[in-house]
Amino acid sequence: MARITTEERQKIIIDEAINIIHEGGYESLSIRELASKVKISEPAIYRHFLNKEDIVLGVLSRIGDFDHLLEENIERGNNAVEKLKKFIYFHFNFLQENKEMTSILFSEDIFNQSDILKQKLLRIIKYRKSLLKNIIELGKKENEIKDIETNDVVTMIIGFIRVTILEWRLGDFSFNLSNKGDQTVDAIWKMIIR
Amino acid sequence: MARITTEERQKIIIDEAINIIHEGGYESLSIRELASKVKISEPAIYRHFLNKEDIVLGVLSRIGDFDHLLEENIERGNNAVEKLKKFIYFHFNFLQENKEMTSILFSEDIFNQSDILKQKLLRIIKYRKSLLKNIIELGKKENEIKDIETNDVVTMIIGFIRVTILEWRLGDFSFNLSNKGDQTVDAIWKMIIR
DNA sequence: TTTTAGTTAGTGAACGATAACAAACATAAT
DNA sequence: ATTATGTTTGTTATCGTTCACTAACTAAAA
Repeated sequence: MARITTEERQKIIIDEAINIIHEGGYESLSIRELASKVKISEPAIYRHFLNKEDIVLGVLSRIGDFDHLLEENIERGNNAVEKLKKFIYFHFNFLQENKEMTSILFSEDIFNQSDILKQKLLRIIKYRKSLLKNIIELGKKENEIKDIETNDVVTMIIGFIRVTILEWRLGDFSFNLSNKGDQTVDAIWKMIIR
Repeated sequence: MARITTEERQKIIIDEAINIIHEGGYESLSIRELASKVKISEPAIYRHFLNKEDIVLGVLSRIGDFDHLLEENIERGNNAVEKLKKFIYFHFNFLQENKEMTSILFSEDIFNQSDILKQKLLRIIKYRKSLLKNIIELGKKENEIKDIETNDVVTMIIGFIRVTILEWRLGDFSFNLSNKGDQTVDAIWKMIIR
């Protein structure tokens, strides 16, 4: 019967939910398959989560964990250039080692599901933008970054990262994303440096 | 009974499929709801399409129509700057008038469905990239664009447009996208101009 | 002994798809 | 002009499967 604590089980369930979404997209996430992968019965899932939405909320909270690590990482940079480098490298290195998170980190398929999920997603996006915004404004104070609207720079960088990762995913992760870090930083820097 | 030709019916069905995806995401597209919206019976749908995948293929072919119009539009530009402007304006103006196409034009949720759909989507992305690539290389020949890898400039511009449209959609289309054209062109231009 | 993490069995609703049949239409022979 | 024949576009009824979720019970741990 393999009884373990709710906390442990919840973690396993969410890990497996992320894997399922990674492999077949959000619409392939069913309680049946989830239970089968976790090797417990369907009703046992409901011992640990209220309903499916509750599980998806758990999945989305992993993005919060990512953002937290990202923020810690950025703080170790001493100036805007270093911080921006860390912002980009952290994305690429993390996803190279956690490919299954690509489908989660940039999944807007989920936001159609319910208002609660949509609000959670909006907050996540807003937060990630604010991290970048601070870096760009610091760079402007340091007189390193060109006079372009901060919001536009933020949009550009987030877009660049998104498309790079999307293409990586569509191409079945065939190139090494970590190695793209230098090239990406270089290209972005050329575009915004004063 | 309202009998009409297959061609007309197919168009109506795909229009309605796009609306359903627009309103509830891809996973809300069911043959039942589709039939109900089109006001024919479920089996009648199968008189005009082989199966659900066939319908989605029809939906995706609308992207091809968009890209065709886009290309015609670009050709009317006399130099790289004009062509790039037209590329961006066309996206924004078209989507302002056809909001339901946002969910289609940038829908990667669909690519998980089947290999055929994934291949179709990859070809679409590749084609749209090649359009931009030509513009950027022209701009380099005209000595207007900075020495940044063409691929990186393409990635940046596509990313910028994507994120702008994504935020527009997440914010329930509350701002006027057409009006963002000038600002976007200006920002992108500052980033890549020599 | 009480609480907690599991089970088996089953609910109603929705899914994509099909069989069987009917009415509308097109065409060609009478 | 009318009728016969085949095709196309529709219908109703229903298929098997899967969906999220629950009631009732059981075994393990505290």
